[in-house]
Amino acid sequence: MANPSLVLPEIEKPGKMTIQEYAYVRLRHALMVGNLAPGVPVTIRGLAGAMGVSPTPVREALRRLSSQNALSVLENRRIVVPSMTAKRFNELVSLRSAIETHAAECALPYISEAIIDKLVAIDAVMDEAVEAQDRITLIIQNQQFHGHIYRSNRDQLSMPMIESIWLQLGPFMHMALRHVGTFYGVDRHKEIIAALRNRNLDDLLKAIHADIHDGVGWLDDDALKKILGPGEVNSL
Amino acid sequence: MANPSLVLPEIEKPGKMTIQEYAYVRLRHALMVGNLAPGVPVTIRGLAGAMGVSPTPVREALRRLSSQNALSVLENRRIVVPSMTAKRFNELVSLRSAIETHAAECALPYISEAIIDKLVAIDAVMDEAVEAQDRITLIIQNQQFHGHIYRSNRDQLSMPMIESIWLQLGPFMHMALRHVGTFYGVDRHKEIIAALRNRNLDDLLKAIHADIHDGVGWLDDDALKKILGPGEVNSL
DNA sequence: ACCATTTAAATGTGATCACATTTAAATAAA
DNA sequence: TTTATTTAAATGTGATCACATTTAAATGGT
Repeated sequence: MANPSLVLPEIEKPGKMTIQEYAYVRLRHALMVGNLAPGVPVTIRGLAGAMGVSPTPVREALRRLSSQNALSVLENRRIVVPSMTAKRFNELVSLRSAIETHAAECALPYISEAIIDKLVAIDAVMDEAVEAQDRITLIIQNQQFHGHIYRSNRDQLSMPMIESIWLQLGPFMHMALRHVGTFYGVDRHKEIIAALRNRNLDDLLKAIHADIHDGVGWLDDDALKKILGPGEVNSL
Repeated sequence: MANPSLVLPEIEKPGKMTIQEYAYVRLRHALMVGNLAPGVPVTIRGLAGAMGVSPTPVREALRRLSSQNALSVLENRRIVVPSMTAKRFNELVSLRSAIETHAAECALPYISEAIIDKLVAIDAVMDEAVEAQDRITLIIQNQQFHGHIYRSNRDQLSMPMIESIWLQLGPFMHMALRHVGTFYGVDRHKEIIAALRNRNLDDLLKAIHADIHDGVGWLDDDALKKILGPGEVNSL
């Protein structure tokens, strides 16, 4: 086998789904949950072999992911998982905050009680995941939580960009999984829900901003510095 | 020929460039300058024929564009240029403003005199283009102007998202080309340059916001309503 | 042992073909 | 003329192959 170390989490493939789409969602999921470390090379034949499909659909999936900046294409035309730096990490968090606060503002008028109930349910699942130290569930459900807010505006155009950022942050979680200390000192999601209940825009934006920036707190500052090197980690 | 109406602006292809990349940039350019109208179907074989290449690289180019939301994939798996609505248009402009102001803020510390000089030069080219009613040059140079600001921060991550928005706005320009009244009542670019000179963040953000929103003024309000139908055009 | 050169393997790219599904056209029935 | 039904064309999808380039391994000389 070309790249024996390359194992992707299994995913069920609905019969209707094209192989190209399957390759995309499977690789996407692997990136999202931090299954592929920054810097790892991703070859067409390697993936095709790992998933038991031909190279053609894999190539299309790779084009999609690299167009979303989830993968980067080198000058050699080789494809790798982008590597993380402190600078890039901070830019990512800052950009995420800018777009998600905008998305939240556009979504607020569409927030219903049903949506809030759903958010409460998701938050409960997350609390259980914290207890069980189930980090993958935590990542997925956190994205569900945020996405459920923004998508309540059905004409939302920012969601694809937000997902692009999550995808770029994903591989870094791989490292986070090993350096995590405490989870969520303060639960910002509770604050977000409260702001939504009160239809208070200012509080909502502040809570989301805080959630995203402390949410760096998947790992504490020490861990961040340990991983990314000293300096400028919290220089926003 | 499958789709005789499909003609793309010619583009020179550097020998080093892959065919897939060539198909991408050529189709991208066509979308950017409004050469493809909203709703137009885009077939693989049609494009391959129009560009004299095989279907394979075209498919990859289409995946890239659809991943950037420049094209939309229907349930039939057919691909079309997304259609525009007043709601979508407003969301697009609003999102563009949110991201570009953020990008400008991140770029401000990196603005040098050389960059400002370049912006002045681009602006001069645009003035000529206004005089000559050369709308395509105007579109391209306007993007150059904005892009040159944001890219001065070399670690910029928002540029791909901004380009995605430009790409989504592009096809609408096709219609704009026929309904345009006056160009640029007030030249916001001059204000942007002034703010950059003074390193004044507030003025910069206000000028960019204004530029993007009046810049709707590629067409005046009447034209916008005529094209998109009545109501909610300026409901931001 | 170390480094340059050569050889082999791996990789991205693009064209072609076969197949299933969908869309459009043509034909037949009312 | 209009509406079903049938037939043909068009389209997306995925596998395979050949080719050029790049990367890794092997070889040979110092």
